[in-house]
Amino acid sequence: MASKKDTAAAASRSLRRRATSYDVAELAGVSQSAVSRVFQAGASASKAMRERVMTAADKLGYRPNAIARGLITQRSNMVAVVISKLTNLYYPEVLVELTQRFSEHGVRVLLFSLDHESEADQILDQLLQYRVDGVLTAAMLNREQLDTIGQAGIPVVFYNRALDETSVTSVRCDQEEGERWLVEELIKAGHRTFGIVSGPADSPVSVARTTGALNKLKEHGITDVPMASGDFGYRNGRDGFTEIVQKRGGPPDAVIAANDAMAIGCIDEARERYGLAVPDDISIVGFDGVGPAAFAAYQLTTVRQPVGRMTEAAVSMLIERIENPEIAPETRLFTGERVRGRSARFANARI
Amino acid sequence: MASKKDTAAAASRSLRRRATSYDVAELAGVSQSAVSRVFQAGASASKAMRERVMTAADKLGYRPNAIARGLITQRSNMVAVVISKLTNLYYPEVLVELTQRFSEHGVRVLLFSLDHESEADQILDQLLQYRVDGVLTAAMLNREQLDTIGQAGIPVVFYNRALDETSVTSVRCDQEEGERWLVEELIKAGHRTFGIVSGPADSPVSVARTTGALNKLKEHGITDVPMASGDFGYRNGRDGFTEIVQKRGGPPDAVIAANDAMAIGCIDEARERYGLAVPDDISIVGFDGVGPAAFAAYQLTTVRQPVGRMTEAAVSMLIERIENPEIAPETRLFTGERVRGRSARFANARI
DNA sequence: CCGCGAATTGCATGCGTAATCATTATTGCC
DNA sequence: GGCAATAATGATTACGCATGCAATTCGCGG
Repeated sequence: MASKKDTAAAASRSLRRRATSYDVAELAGVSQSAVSRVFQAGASASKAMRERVMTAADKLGYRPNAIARGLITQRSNMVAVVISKLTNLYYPEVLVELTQRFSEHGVRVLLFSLDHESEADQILDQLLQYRVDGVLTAAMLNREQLDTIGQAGIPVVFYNRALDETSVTSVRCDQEEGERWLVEELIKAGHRTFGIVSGPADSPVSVARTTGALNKLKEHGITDVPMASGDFGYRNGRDGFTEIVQKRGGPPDAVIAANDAMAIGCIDEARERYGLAVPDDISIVGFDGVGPAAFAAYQLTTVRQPVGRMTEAAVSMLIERIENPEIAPETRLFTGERVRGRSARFANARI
Repeated sequence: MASKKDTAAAASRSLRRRATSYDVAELAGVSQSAVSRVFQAGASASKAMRERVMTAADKLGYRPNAIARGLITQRSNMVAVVISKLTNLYYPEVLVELTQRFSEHGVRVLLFSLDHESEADQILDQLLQYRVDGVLTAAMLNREQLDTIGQAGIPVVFYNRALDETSVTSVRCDQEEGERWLVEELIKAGHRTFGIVSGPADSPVSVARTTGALNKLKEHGITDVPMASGDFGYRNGRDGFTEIVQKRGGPPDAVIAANDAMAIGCIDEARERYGLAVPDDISIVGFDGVGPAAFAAYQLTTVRQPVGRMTEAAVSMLIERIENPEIAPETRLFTGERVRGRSARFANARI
């Protein structure tokens, strides 16, 4: 019974109030300033002091309150990561990488996910209230929204988005270049008729990929390209493929999908519904280089985004600008890795 | 030139210091308390006051500082979400759902990801420093770590983990029940020899699934089951399949994989390396019901975790306990959805 | 027209820490 | 050994907000 009472008392005490630096100071018989300094990085404290304080702190289970610290230092050590649709298979990989890399720099990630553009303003309000030190967004923001953040003195890094080239710092994979390579190779291998399954019209990534492909096709005099558009999902790939076949009155030589998930959908639809062999009857290419692209049943020919290098760049660019807000905007452009899979007939010129 | 100067001045001002409630109060000619009350939910303020304050606030671009507010209210309105390996395809889905649901309750998500158990203590320290209101963990915590959080008065909800049944609140999918169903159906359909590709030994989820399967097999007198273990990844599925075949000196009637990603790996290995037809020559089952499980090339027979209901339960359970810490621990157990795909021969008794 | 209760507003204080400044202890050096 | 220079420590204040309490205004019935 005594023990029960004790634990109850302990519980209620700890629930009521957690140890502060004053509690530690009192127990250690030193000033609060001393405690504060012991728990800071580059502060001056004697070895003896350090020990006395740490013993007292351990006894009380004291941990500095990052909230209070943030209030006085004007640094929350948190960044906002804004993502739009995690529904497609690509962003989760990015998210983990980002979290871990930020963590190595002592920065925590406050996660915001929005699926409708309309939520953006609300999200923005939230992240400004939380006084994040920086924003990394893989969702589109308009000029006004960007200005709102800028006026608060918070640096922003765009991930695979860009408002206009020069005024904003961003890390991007060269979508158009990737598509041009895919198209070039397809044409080299003899493909003449094409179809495109694009992403949503309001996705800059999709637009870049689609225009990249269309431009290259035009260079080769191919202008009549039936298109379908989807939402980057597997199901959209299947539906999009059928839409294209119906528009053309038959399957084209090759289908260019705006991402891997839809490319896989196209392959399944081609095989299952139309009995086509991939790549013998039809070539299908994707984009991203996500995990499932490597499944034996698909082995997608695609362009893999260098997630590791891109996230590393994004994190370091943001942290640099948090530490020195004067740094000028910069765009870092990465070239995707060319994956020659087995979902398309390529001229296998291994020189 | 005048305009340039103005914008520069504005920029440096906003960079130097963001508007506080005092600034708004001064501009509106009212007290700081009034401003504070206008920006609170259930505070009393006249309509006239509300308008005066809001006009001034808009003019200054004022937003209440959530950090300072947290300091005084002892509520950060943030929860920590701890995830272990996002490498397998399941957790990303969970993460998005959680973020959105918390967001609906006005709660922000601070994301922590750890890939080695050893990082847990460090992560723990961080989230305690940030005074999160609650913790939702999909990673394993030991008793000591759990106590540390408990002593800080922070409620914890486990997601698909449990220390022991009664002392902790958790939401789980009944892994064993799912495996038993899979095994039962496989046996009904005439399968007699089995192999199991399990997850890592230190993963409670994997252990639950594996023991569930083994127990059911034992009920049917099947005890000699070759096993391989992997890390929940596609590649591990492929390697694991071969390992089993080599241990048995040939493929079994059925392989039970601890998750979908490895099941897909098994299928690919069976087809590509051993020329086996799935499910005619061999049945392969998975667990989770992730997106790729539905790809036409696999159409996995699996148990789908009810992510929507589970995340909803987890969020509401955590929020309840944040608002009332006295609520007793509770485990909510969900039954997986049985997906009869085409990767296994089942007795198609459609009654 | 007065008075009384309810609604509104202002004042003062505290949340837990870092940082400045002043003070004291310690070291190095001739 | 003494003195300057440096390190270590303590007292105090500010960060931006919410909140209890006192003061004020408002509405309204008598």
